[in-house]
Amino acid sequence: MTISKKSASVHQVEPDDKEPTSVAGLELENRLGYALRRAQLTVFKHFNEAMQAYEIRPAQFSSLVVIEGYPGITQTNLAKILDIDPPRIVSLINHLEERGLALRVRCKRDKRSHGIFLSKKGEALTEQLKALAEQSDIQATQSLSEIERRQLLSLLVKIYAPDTADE
Amino acid sequence: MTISKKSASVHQVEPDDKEPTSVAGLELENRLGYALRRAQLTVFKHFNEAMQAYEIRPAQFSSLVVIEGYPGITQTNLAKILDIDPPRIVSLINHLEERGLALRVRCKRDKRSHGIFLSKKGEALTEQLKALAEQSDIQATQSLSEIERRQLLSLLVKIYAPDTADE
DNA sequence: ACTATCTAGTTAACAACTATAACTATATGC
DNA sequence: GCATATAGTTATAGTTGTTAACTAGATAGT
Repeated sequence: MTISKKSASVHQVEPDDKEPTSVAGLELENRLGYALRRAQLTVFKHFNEAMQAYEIRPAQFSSLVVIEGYPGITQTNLAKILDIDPPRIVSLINHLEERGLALRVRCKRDKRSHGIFLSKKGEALTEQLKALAEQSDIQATQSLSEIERRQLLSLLVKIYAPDTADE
Repeated sequence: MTISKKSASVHQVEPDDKEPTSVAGLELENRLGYALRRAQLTVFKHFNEAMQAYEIRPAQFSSLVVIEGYPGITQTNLAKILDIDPPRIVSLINHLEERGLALRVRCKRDKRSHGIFLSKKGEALTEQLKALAEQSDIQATQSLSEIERRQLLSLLVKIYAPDTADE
């Protein structure tokens, strides 16, 4: 089936019958955006497989963990923390509420805002999911040592939250 | 405006009036998928700003660089390399062709397939964009040293292409 | 109290991206 | 020459991300 191994030759004028299979050697290999996206897709694929049985998507998982950590958080604050637009939060919480994992509590002092809490069921599930997510991370990064994994994590935090990166 | 600094207290039954602003301290901070996504969004934001004047989106940039490296590559192979579905390649190449940056050449041996080439204009633009992308990467990761940036890149390659990671 | 302005949440509309199925034209193997 | 496979394309639908606009309640000034 495979016709030939890739050769490094370049600058030809005829359609190419070789089968290059990676970006190795191209400038693309040095671009952080590209590498981040590809790595993210890899890790997300594992995550989604792990969560498939629970029908939990990445944004839902993140929300559950944040609500668990900040019970009574308002939707606005949740949106800020996760850097998600407020309209997206609405359907996210709707979904969690429909499944009986979270609930909105109208705030007495400011009747416009809702505090979000996990139900007992939501708390229990979140505990499970956190363990699952950790396993998924490890599986997705088999090619990394534990030290490298931690290194990677700390470099990533420096990028997306340079202020909070362990000082 | 700001009401109060976040306190670490948790497990309350009333809506929270504190304003947590990050995932610091939460389990989420240790999840690779989350960190990768947030970091990717950060880097992409810079990239998109840099490319805005040229109306080039990330996938288009990647395509240009791969076509430059493998002139005459078929759409199928381009799809494989970038891990994009074939239908998506079609509109991508259409767009590049409409802008006079790339062109399809029907392959003589296999009249089903097209070799894709950059036009002179496409080549010139790609050179410009590559330099721009590098600058954008650096700007997006000001909080990293050059060594850390290279470290990060190599860790990411290990994840998404464990076989080709510099052996 | 009365009005204007602000904010939290929501709804709706829309663009962008992803994934799938099906169609065409060639090509290949028996 | 017939059945099957492949490259590219088109069409379609589901998901996400983005923006604008609406409602209910809050706040400040007069």
